Amino acid sequence: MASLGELERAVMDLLWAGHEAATANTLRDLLARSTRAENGTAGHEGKDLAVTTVLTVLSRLERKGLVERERGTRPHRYQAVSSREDHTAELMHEVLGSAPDREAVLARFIGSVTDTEAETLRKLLGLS
Amino acid sequence: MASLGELERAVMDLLWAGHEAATANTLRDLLARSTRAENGTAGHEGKDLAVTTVLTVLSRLERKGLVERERGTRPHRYQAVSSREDHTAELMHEVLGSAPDREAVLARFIGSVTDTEAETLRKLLGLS
DNA sequence: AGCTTCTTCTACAGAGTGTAGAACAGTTCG
DNA sequence: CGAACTGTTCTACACTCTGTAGAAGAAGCT
Repeated sequence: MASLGELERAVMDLLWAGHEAATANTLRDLLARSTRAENGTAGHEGKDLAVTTVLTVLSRLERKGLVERERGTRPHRYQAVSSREDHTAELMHEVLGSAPDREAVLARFIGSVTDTEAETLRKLLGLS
Repeated sequence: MASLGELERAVMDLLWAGHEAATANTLRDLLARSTRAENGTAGHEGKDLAVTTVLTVLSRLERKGLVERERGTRPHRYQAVSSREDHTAELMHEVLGSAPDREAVLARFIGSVTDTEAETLRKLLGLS
């Protein structure tokens, strides 16, 4: 129930980045801008999406429970239901839970974590 | 690059469960059996798949790099490239890496891990 | 009421997956 | 060797998901 398409992902990234609730139009502009930023120099034709496209994607994200919209204001405003960190952590749990032997998975997982991350984990686990 | 369909998943589960390399036919039988086991009592019609179906799925899994086949033996034998634990741990890393602030994600992740798991982690990290 | 701005509906093309027949290849037995 | 069998590869089709957007409907502004 988790995977996102490329555009869906891009929209979520924007919603997660600027924490404010945004309108479809704003998002459309931001998407155009970031696409332009990606391929080189300037003046590129830049892939401007139709607003309806963005709205469709937002609806789908809402259906998936990742996005919430204020229906009161006239241009509806959309925002992520949970922070990117929460969402990602939840996903990790989902993945972890997909294997019968969770402890064994954790062992492998820890085995290939960076030193900094290991340190973070020690701190987090040391308390409690 | 990760997500599996339902049948693909079922096949991987079988390959991961019985560690031996298996033929398409064997897998077909195992699949029939486990489907039968799922819905209630007995005698159910049990969803026997065609062997070609299983073979198609195996090819796709091979293309995805999850399965390896011995082409030498006449009925080809298939086996998982990596253990379920390794695979799952790798997936977890992929998910973790999809967020910019990995440390923050780890914090949330640890926050909702079971006590037993926390204990395992402490051991693995050399606390306690 | 008429124009403008948003939103919802409907549609379609392309990828991924489940499902399997048809065609082709390698073994085996008479 | 050639027929019968067993196994593999090709081709195909239906369904779902995603990207993409026009057409049609609803709301607000003057």
